[in-house]
Amino acid sequence: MKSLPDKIRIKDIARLANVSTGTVDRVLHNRGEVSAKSREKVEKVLKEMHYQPNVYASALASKKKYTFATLLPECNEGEYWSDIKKGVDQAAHEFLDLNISVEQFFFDQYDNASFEKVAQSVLQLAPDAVLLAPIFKEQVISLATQLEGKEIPYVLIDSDIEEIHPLAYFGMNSLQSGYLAAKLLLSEAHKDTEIAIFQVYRSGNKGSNQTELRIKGFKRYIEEHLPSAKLLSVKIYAQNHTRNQEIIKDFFKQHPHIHEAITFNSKVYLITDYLKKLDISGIKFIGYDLLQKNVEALKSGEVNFLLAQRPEIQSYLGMKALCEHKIFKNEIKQKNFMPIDILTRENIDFYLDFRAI
Amino acid sequence: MKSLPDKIRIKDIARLANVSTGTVDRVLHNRGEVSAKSREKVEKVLKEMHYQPNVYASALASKKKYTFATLLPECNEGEYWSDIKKGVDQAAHEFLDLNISVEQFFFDQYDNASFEKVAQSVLQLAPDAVLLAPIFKEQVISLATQLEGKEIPYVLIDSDIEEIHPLAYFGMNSLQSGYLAAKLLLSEAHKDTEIAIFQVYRSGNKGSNQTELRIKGFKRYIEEHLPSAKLLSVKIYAQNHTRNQEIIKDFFKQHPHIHEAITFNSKVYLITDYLKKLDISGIKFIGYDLLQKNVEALKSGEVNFLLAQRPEIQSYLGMKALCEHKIFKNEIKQKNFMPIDILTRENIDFYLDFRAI
DNA sequence: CTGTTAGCGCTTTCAT
DNA sequence: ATGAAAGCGCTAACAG
Repeated sequence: MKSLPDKIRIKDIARLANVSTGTVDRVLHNRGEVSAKSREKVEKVLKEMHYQPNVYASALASKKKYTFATLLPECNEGEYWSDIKKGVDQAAHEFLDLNISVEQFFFDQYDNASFEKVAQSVLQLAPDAVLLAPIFKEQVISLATQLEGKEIPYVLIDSDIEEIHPLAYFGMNSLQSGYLAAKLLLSEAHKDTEIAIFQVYRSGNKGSNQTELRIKGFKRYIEEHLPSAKLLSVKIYAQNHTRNQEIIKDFFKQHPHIHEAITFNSKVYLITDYLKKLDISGIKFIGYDLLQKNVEALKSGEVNFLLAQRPEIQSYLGMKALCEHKIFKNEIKQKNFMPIDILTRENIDFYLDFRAI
Repeated sequence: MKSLPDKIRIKDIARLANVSTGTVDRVLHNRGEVSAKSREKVEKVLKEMHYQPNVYASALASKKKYTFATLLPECNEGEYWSDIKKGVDQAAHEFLDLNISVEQFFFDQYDNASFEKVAQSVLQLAPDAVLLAPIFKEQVISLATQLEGKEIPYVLIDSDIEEIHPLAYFGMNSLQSGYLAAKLLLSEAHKDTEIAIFQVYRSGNKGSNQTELRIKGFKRYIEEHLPSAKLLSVKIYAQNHTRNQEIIKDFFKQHPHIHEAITFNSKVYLITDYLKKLDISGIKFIGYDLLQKNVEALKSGEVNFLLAQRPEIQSYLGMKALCEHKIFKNEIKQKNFMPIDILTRENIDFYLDFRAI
């Protein structure tokens, strides 16, 4: 049971400090010249009264206009990046009344030239803040350097790059997610078990940093807990279906004792589709990300676990961080790791139904 | 790349509909008398222009004062209900500028008379909305009936009651969480395995509805997948420690083949503490809820999985729903099931570090 | 360096 | 039934 103190206003502070509201506003925002004496008086009263600005009034009165830019892969509905876009859209919607307009730029995730081109447009726009997915390391470093030169803050989502200085990073800890994947897949495995690793390639996409880290984490678990287990890599090229089917068929003919399998990018559904066609079953399988097709595979039991996070939260929080930084001048935490969510056919529906933002 | 349409205001609507802003406001809020003709014109323009009110201006101008009440178990830091309270506090903080004051009432979760007493105080306060945890079914039904009589909306959190008509429910689907617990515990178990179920009782607390549902879900999985498995219940009374240790020791002497165990309330740490003292290990163990002591047991490997949700989100969303309903007159979804989060020693830290609200 | 003042978009009261 | 106008708390331009 608590009673709220009547909220105190700038006007109250001004009266108590024997100054005008204008002066209070100036010390609140470090704007304009204020005499040391006035500043002191005001700051004292501010602290004593625990002044908290009315965010609604503040937002309403502020005349500043901001432009935020986002730089993300283009994609179709149901794919990973479309969820990321949803978070951006949601943030953009909430930002409207804060006089923030959001310009979304898209590039082809399999073509670094397209990224470079779009990066140019972003620089030309000279936005007040930028959100980007650092798919192409080299090109991102170049863009980041230029943004830093212009003192435009930017946040990274989905994967991280060490060499640059973003305002913040929002994404998963890939290494640990690989480690967890191994634990879930192998905690009850036979010590000499044979594990299949399916790697799905696509031209133009030379295995992301994220995937590498997941594999590293996966192998670390195996070194620690199952040093005599055997890892068998199977490489698949997304384009050639009949060929792939052959590869997989041969693989299982040669290795009939495989009971565990994993895919480190988000294409696990591709593999389980082949397995279904080839009538291969009884394999414990783990994959990543909640693509619609992956979810179907999870629900039908072809995949046992999906490791994921809510992509839309990553981007939403990234946008919010930019907003907090630029508009409300709040401190932003630099490394923001998403929880690693474990999904099974038993909890996936609640996960998907839940509106997290 | 999209450009935002300049936001249209009530003033614009008024001009386009040839009425005054007052009239527009009247139709927007179904307040006061408006001629059918005016109403029509305004509604037409409203729709055409996709009018979205400026929430900041609206909040600022509104003079209405609201009081929300919460009715929750009292508890100490680190316990389950302290997280619930955190969500309430967070919401209360955000509501300040909306002229909503939150009065928190607490009762003793092991004493239904204390609930009745506090319920009286709530009714006397006659708040505009209520959030409550329905621990004592009978007493809650009585309170709910009176609230419904006064047309005071209320939301239920944590567990649900069928007989009453809350504005909304926020909590876990207990049945499914029991089913999932069984799956995680037993998916690779031997078909004749013996499973220990530890039930921790406390005087005054006669096994909650929630616990019953979890057990029901757990048993359903076993019927479906392991019909010949044996379930062995062990009853423990929280108060008598030396006695309990004896009980557990005897139990494992009589049943040396137990490899899986579960606790359905949040006291799994109690049991693993006994096991540690008795030097019993190698048991796969699942529990519920992120009490600090449970987290410790998870991290040390004594517990393999914890099933949980973020309690503070439940209460935060519950409060938000009341707010959306009373202030913004939005539709509220009635059943809101939380995701069932699966925690292991590998993902718990990211889960705990993540600021979800 | 400081005080005054005109709004921001919306709600609400008061005349008409 | 409707319009005009005051004012919510804050920002920012302006005058001094």
